Amino acid sequence: MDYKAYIAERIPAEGVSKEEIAESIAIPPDSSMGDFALPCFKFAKVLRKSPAMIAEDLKGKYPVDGVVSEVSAVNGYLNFKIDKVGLARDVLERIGREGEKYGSAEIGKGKTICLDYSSVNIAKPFHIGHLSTTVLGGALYRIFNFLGYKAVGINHLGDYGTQFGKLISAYTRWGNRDLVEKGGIRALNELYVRFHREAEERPELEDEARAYFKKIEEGDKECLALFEWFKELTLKDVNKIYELLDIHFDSYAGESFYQDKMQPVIDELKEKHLLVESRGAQIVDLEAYGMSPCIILKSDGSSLYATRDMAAAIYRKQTYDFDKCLYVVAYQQNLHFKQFFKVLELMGKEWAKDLVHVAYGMVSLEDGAMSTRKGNVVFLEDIINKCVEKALAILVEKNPDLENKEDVAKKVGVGAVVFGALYNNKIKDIVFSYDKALNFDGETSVYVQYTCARAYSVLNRAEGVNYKNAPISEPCAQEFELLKLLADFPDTVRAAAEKYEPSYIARYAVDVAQKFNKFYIDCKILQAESGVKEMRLRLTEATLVTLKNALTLLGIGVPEKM
RNA sequence: GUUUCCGUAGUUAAAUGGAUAUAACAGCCCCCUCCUAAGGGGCCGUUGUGGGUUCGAUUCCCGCCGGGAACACCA
Repeated sequence: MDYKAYIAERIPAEGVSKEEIAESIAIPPDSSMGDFALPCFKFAKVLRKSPAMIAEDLKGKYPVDGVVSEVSAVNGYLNFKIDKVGLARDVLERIGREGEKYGSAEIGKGKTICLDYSSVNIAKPFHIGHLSTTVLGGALYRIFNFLGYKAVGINHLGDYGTQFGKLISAYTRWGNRDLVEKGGIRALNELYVRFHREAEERPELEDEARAYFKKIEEGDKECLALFEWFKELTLKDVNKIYELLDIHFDSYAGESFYQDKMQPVIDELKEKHLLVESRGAQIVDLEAYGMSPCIILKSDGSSLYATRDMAAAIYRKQTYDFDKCLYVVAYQQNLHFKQFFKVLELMGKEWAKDLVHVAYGMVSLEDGAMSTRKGNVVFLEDIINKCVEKALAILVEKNPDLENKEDVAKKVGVGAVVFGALYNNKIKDIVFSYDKALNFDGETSVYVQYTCARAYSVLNRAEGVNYKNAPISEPCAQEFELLKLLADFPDTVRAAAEKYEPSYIARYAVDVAQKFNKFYIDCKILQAESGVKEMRLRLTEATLVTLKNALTLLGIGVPEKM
């Protein structure tokens, strides 16, 4: 039930539209004031009355019924109290009916949304710098699907460029088959780091790398075979992480995929007289838009990533006919996206407005920035392992009889890593520290999972009690606070999608867990008198369903016991 | 230098322009004869600064201070 719309519909204000009223309706800071409130200040001018008088006037005219039980006017606010039993019935029946679909919607029906995320580089191990894009993208993918969209997950592989020449050069000089087979991607990474170290003293190595890259482009069999092998190794390594994080892709079309799709873009740019020569390079001048030029072709005639990204955008529009195409990429690349979005717009692609750069903050280490080239990175696999180990140690201590400790520890440990990356507004920079990552207290996924385990425990103990359709009675304060919050879940999911902010859902989950724990401590569930007990069990189950749905959207598992 | 993002408690953060700015962490103090103590309760604030718009500003606009990022052939 949409209470805001219901209330707005019944407010007899002349000269102000229902929509405007519905939009103005807010939730008071303290629930003792009311459950909803209409600030009357902005209507003062139109109605030529003081806000207090408007509120007082509307209070007298508002028809109190079984939905809104009380109306009051305080300091220019018109406050509404919702009938508690009605709301409780509404929420509990709806969650009981919808179950794991609670919070979903069909607003995206028939619409496709492309999401470009994770986009790993071949031959580089998965480190914390890749975590944000991966889990943000993964969460948005699930959220949009949940809202009825057809989400297309795209891993735009970084599988093209001179770094592969560098890698082949390093491998030929210092590596061998055995070393890489045993050491996997980390061995490759060490070769890459060594190349940059040695190239500082011997710049001629850079020329060698360029030569190797040229050979790849020309289709040299040996070089191509090496390159394909490196690609295979990388995907194998990265898929382990994706499996842990429950991340999926519908396409792995990366940079090399677009090699033969750039010429038409260049031709079109020429045809539309957008391409100009400058300092030997072919550019699109964006000075009129306050941006530096977008370079399309280098002075040696080769393409750049803007060219590839444009080819990719055009390909995606043709292939998927998206309603939106999101790029989950760090804010460092703000200018790049602004540039090539603008160029596509200048080319007359009306859908350029549907391209969205979902920018997020940077990750750094306590001792400074990360650098793959310098080898100063923290591997994601190491972090996950440490979190899972710690979770397991705690489980062994607290719950020694639990059978599937490894499974539970995995859910808890992985959840902590994912949640840490999703809890704050995505634009915030993150300084990674093991202390923080390994903190399982307070506003964390572990807290939410623990709350779920409590709920499970109560429900399991209630076996034999028939509570599913138990009658609803007047909820107490703690129950009512929890019920109101549960009712808010569908709106929260929608807001998360609209703002591309999975953190809304993460914070919501913590909020629900806090309210449930207050209820759990203050109100006995199983010891409550008959009648009250059944309703509390329904509320417990509804809370569990909602929390599970929230955590699932974020990609976090929910153990029954911990 | 230009553009852009950020600045809230000791720390990390929350807050569609709304009422008394919310949590968590760290610290100190309580609570397991009672549904999982990975929990609950209690103690701590000049929203960087100066203006402006507004009935009302953490939020919008301008200046300043401090920090991050980007700014021509890397992605």
